[in-house]
Amino acid sequence: MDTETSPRLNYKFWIETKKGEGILGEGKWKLLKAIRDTGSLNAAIESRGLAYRQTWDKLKKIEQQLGFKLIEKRRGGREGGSTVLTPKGERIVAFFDHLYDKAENDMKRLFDEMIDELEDIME
Amino acid sequence: MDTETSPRLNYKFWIETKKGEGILGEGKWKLLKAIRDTGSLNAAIESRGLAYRQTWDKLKKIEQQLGFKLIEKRRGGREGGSTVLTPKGERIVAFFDHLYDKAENDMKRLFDEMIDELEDIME
DNA sequence: ATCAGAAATGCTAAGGACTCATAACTGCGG
DNA sequence: CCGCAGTTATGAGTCCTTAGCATTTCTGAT
Repeated sequence: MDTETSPRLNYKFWIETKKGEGILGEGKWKLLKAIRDTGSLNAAIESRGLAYRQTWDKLKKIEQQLGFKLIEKRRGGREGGSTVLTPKGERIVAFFDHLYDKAENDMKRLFDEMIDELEDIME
Repeated sequence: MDTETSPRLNYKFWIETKKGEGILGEGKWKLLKAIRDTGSLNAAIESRGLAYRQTWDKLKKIEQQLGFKLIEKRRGGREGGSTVLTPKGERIVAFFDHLYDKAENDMKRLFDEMIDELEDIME
């Protein structure tokens, strides 16, 4: 049985510029996966509970920072439009897949090693 | 010599509630260290380039979330006042020291393993 | 030509962050 | 015992970023 207050540890990876300005992390990684899965920016955004306006702006900024396109957007057609990942977009998704996959074991072990010290502090 | 665009990877740890609400991370860890070093909340905040108002509010919120005090503040006296870490505050600092210390090697290795794939994407 | 529905963008409201100002506190020197 | 010093504590206005809504634009398919 858990204590009422049982804080836990978490971690996060992201890509940043040389100056430490964040470019792309977990949020966009998952968004890109949703775009890949749905074929639609709109649907992807809805599925992740995000706002279209800001997400669109953020994606634009990210692509500017990276210097290449992550997604290929098309307007018109029977379905109104569609969005697919560019090859580099696919590779970014794969990159984060690999990164988090490789990190998982280390993180589990690390947190296991540390959790006692933490819970000890929390009582 | 570096390429003009050379993004890098970074990582971060934090303590969160069971529901995933962030409680305390790198920023406050460093602030606590500065408090410990200076003996003054005011001086610590200035040394880290933060704003007193928000920092004070944030610390208050953190202590509420944790259920115990991280710092012991005193007003008055020749020096006007002072702030020191509580024993638990000290232990939180030590905890993050240990956490980042232990993680460093794994992270270095992981990022080394992944950096080629990343730079390959970036060209 | 029309339609459908997603992409794209402008505008306003809301909320949070930042700044400044000022009060409150109290150990210590005199 | 009184006042000083300077830090802690808090209120309030301003600014700025973000959220939310409304509307327009686009174009392949029918």
